[in-house]
Amino acid sequence: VTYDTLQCVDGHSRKRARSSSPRPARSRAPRTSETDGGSRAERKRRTREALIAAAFRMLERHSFDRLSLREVAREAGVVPTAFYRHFENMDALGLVLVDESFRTLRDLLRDARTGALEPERIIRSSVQILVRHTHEHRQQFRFIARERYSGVTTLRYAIRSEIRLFASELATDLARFPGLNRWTTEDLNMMAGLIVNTMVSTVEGILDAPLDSPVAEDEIIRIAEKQLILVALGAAQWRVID
Amino acid sequence: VTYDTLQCVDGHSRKRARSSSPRPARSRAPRTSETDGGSRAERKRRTREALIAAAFRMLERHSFDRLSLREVAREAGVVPTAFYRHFENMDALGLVLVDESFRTLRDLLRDARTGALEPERIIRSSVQILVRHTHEHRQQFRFIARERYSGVTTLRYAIRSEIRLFASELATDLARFPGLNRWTTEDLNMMAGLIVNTMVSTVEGILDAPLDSPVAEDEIIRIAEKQLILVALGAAQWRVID
DNA sequence: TGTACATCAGTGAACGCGCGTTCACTGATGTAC
DNA sequence: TGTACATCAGTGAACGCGCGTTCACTGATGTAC
Repeated sequence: VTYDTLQCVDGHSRKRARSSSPRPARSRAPRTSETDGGSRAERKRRTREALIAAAFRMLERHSFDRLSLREVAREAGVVPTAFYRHFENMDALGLVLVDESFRTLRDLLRDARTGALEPERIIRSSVQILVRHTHEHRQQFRFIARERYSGVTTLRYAIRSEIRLFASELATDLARFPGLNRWTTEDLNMMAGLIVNTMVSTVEGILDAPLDSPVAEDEIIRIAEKQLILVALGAAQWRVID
Repeated sequence: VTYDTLQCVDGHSRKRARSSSPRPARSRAPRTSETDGGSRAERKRRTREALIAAAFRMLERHSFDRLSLREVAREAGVVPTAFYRHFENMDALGLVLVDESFRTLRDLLRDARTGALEPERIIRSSVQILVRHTHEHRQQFRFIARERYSGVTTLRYAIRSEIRLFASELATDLARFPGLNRWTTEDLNMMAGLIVNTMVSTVEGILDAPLDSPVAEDEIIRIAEKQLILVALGAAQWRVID
């Protein structure tokens, strides 16, 4: 459905256009009481979620910078102006996406905390958890990886500060390990940063690997494990120069 | 200067528009024999470089996905249609930018090769070289960091494969170190990947740090050095499990 | 319980704008004789 | 060396299109009595 038509700024042709072309039926499914129950507030919430989901879906193919308000609204099955009932503008939507994405990232950390304790096994299981979450929340992970260094300043800063927060949570977890409990905060954050970087690049590797190629994914996993083991080995020696 | 005006598709008003408004003077400096010497081929080369430079300049503020052909042409002081004399489309320009950026990145590696030999000193000097190159080629480095995971598939793949190449060159260099010369190729690439990730995130930190705050930059440098030392320490232990 | 009014999520037309691309053109540079 | 013609980098007008945002609106849901 096209809402705009280019016309002469001229009363006659405008009137003609109005009367000559009867409106075509809406192409999306009409709302029925069957598909569309709930209170007004509930339905508003659903539209909001539809906009968020639409944005995430489109972000698999484009950067946020490229998304247009109209595209998102269209994908959500809603008229462009309805967007404004939920978000002030696209930036506001972007910040909500950052929030949602990092909420799922924190779940990952919580999952990982319940893992095994020996250094070698904890790395294996952590990478496993990372891979599982990556597949379960492809859209959120892709969004973070893509926009971390993006051209949209607002998002870049929001993600940067969330990643810093995430890294310092990870640092707190690291501090519980026998060899690391005497480290300075800066050093723990330094190591956490190294781990987070490795995680992010692993995630991107998995997301961009051919979906049907478990071989490529296995290689990415093997390399990630080795990288983390290398870091752990380095950490074990760190006291030497501390 | 506006090239387009919205008009009725109507002979009369079009003719009117043509005759009524005399063309305003070009806003950019007119070409003179003084500023504009050289053969035809030479001047074409200069326009091409102007387009590339314009794109790099604009990429400091936006992602490539967001750049428009017209903006780039405008910034280069050239009419939009002139763009096509040099590049088939924006994607083609993007690939040239990738090329140029990685050429300067290779210079960095060459510079680093002439550094000191003891592990600790080589890290210090490498980071120093990295920081210097980052400042000298801000635009290229920012472009790589930003578009590495970008929404533009063509660029992402081009950059990814260049980074892989870069990492394997680095791996070759690593293989020369006493402790590492018996490592498998995969393990060398694994370690190189870890180092490259650290480099990229260091570069982004430096680029986004307040320009007038040497304190923030010093912290970034200190952390990068520590991360590389950690990796080196891990590498020294790697044989244990090899 | 029923009625009258308020709320407000979503609609659709309209606006002015910048976009990518086409086209016929201009006029300085380059080349052949 | 001079002349006549070819080349081609850059120009400017035009096209149809999608954009963000405004506005007055509609009609189902919610509320007060």
